[in-house]
Amino acid sequence: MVKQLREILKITRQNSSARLEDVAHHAGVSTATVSRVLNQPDLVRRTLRDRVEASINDLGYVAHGAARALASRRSRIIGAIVPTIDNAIFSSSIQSLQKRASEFGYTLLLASSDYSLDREKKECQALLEQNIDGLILVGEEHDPAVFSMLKSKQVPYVNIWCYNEDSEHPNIGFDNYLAAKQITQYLLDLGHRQIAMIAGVVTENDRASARLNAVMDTLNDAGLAAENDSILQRDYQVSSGRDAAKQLLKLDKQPTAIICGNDVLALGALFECQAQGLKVPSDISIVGYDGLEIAAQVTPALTTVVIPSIQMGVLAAEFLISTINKKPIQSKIKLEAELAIRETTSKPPRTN
Amino acid sequence: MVKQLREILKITRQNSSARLEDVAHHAGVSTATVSRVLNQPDLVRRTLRDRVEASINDLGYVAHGAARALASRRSRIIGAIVPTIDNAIFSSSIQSLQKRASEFGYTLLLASSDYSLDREKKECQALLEQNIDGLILVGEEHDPAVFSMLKSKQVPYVNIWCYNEDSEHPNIGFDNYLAAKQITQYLLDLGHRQIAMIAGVVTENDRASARLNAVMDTLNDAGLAAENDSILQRDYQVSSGRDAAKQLLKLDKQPTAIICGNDVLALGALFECQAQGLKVPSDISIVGYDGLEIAAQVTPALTTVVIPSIQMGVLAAEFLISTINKKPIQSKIKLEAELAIRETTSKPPRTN
DNA sequence: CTGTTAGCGCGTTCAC
DNA sequence: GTGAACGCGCTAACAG
Repeated sequence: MVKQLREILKITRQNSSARLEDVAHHAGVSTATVSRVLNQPDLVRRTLRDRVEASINDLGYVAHGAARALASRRSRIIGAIVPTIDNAIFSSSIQSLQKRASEFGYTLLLASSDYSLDREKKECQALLEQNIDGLILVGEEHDPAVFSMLKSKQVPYVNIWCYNEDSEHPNIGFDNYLAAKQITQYLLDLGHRQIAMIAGVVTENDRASARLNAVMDTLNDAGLAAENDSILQRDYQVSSGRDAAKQLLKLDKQPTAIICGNDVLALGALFECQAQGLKVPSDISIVGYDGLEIAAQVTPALTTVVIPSIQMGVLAAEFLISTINKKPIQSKIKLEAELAIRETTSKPPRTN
Repeated sequence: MVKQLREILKITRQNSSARLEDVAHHAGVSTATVSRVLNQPDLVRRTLRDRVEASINDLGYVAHGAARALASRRSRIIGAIVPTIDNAIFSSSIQSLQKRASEFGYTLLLASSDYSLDREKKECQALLEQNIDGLILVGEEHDPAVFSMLKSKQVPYVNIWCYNEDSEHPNIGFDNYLAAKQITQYLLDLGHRQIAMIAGVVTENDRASARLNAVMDTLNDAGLAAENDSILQRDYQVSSGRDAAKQLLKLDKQPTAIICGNDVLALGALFECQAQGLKVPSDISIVGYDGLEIAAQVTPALTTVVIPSIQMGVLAAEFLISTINKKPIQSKIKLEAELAIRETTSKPPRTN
């Protein structure tokens, strides 16, 4: 009624932009035809299609996603919740995820949990309210409510940054525990016996926990009781790494090697050692975890575990979009995290 | 008709989740009341409100954003297009932006342009199709089509990372040129005369251009003709900084100071100098730009320009949300970028 | 304060 | 191959 009035009176809809119907009028076809050229161009005769496309251009028509989502029950949006965006290793994953999704015509709705499962749950609900077609989660530990919401909304999801073939949830990632074990063993093999660790904060963080546990287990297996004051936990900041290293260097039994839960902490430890005039690796060895670009470039180059951050983003996007389109796809993908032996590790100093 | 059938036959909508109408039935009220409880709770009597809220909980109701957006003409989504997410300084801005937006009940649709204005335009269109309520852009140089689309859709936007009081567009940022000028002058004042630069890639990047121009202008004003082979451009990677520094150190007239367009390049330069056994700053001074956390922690600590990345994210979110809600708010905010004099700068070596 | 109802803009049967 | 018409789930007048 109102709509007719508007047209009869030729009240141009100056306030709002062109709709599908406007394009249809302009091209002298029905809205159905315009919709087809947009979504299933093959079903429309060439000449008509060209005419419609011209009108779309002329009017500067931009589809109305909400209306489209309402009618088609697909939003073309995928969501991702990461602990924090402000962390180089996640942002590299996010970047690749976003680019890959964009190639498929999907946009990325991004949220962060601040390493809190409760916030993660809330952000999940917020994303679900925006009718995301799929969701990417980091790690395998989540509030049960997250999974039940996802299930009742029938939204496909995938856990990245972890690999667990026994999980009931799709996951794309690597074995956090194994790689940490390997790098610890490497230090042991070099002859280190005084090994300290600066772990990431393990609270509600299964990746940090796995890394810490792996180190502890490996040390224990080697008959080295890990002492409390040589195992520290710090948040993800270079300054925290420095601070922790400072504390470790004051210990009576100074460590000959420091294992860090991530590269940022490792860089902090390295800088602190350098500031104190210690030679790395001849005085002390340092290893990180993540494989940031800078880790390979710092002097001396950091020995670390390189994780497939970019690949996880790409594969997660592909998994979700395939699943959304009901195309079968492998729901568990194991990627490799590789030990990169560089210049911050060597045999322990003789004096020990 | 179909809807009535479904209800008459008591076919439970098991495939889909609860709708507003289901909640209304469950609570024995009209859909309008439920909608009010959700959007303007004050308008509903206490007892009724409680009843409705209980039903919402019982049914696990989650609002349908697309439907809400269609009816209310508000999506509660704001968009942002950054050159790349995978860049610590942007991700810190994005993180603060996302958090602030989330506090207001808004979610963040994120896209990246890869430093291409053409891609930026395409991503802008994609975001507009998702009916974003506001958009954040980095820099002041954009395809005219971006602004015209924004205008025709009446979507508020703001340019961050730049400040220009004469711009016709809202902007929140700092003066890229000025700070670069200051840091160059600082080096000049220390006595440096052989000053090289490793700039960021300036193509379609007004921030990198401004920084480069500021350095060149300042050097020229000081009577130092900037030579071509001491001004390099490199992409945003530590390895590129190393590579460029390597090249500069081979020059006949070795620079006594290197100005870098950003901290990542500066760290690369620093690491290369260290690898070559040069003492920083006694042999050579290095300055960066951005103020990454690591710049303050590296040994020696990097002299740089600290830019208000977090603040820009927060203020941009606030600006957009105020504007969306038709609350007047200052559309140009000048923030300060501060010179942080640290340990990578000193007088040039005497031998020169 | 609460209910009724008419669209929001589009995709999608179903006839033609 | 194309058009008409319905309804996706919700908000926003407007009554009452």
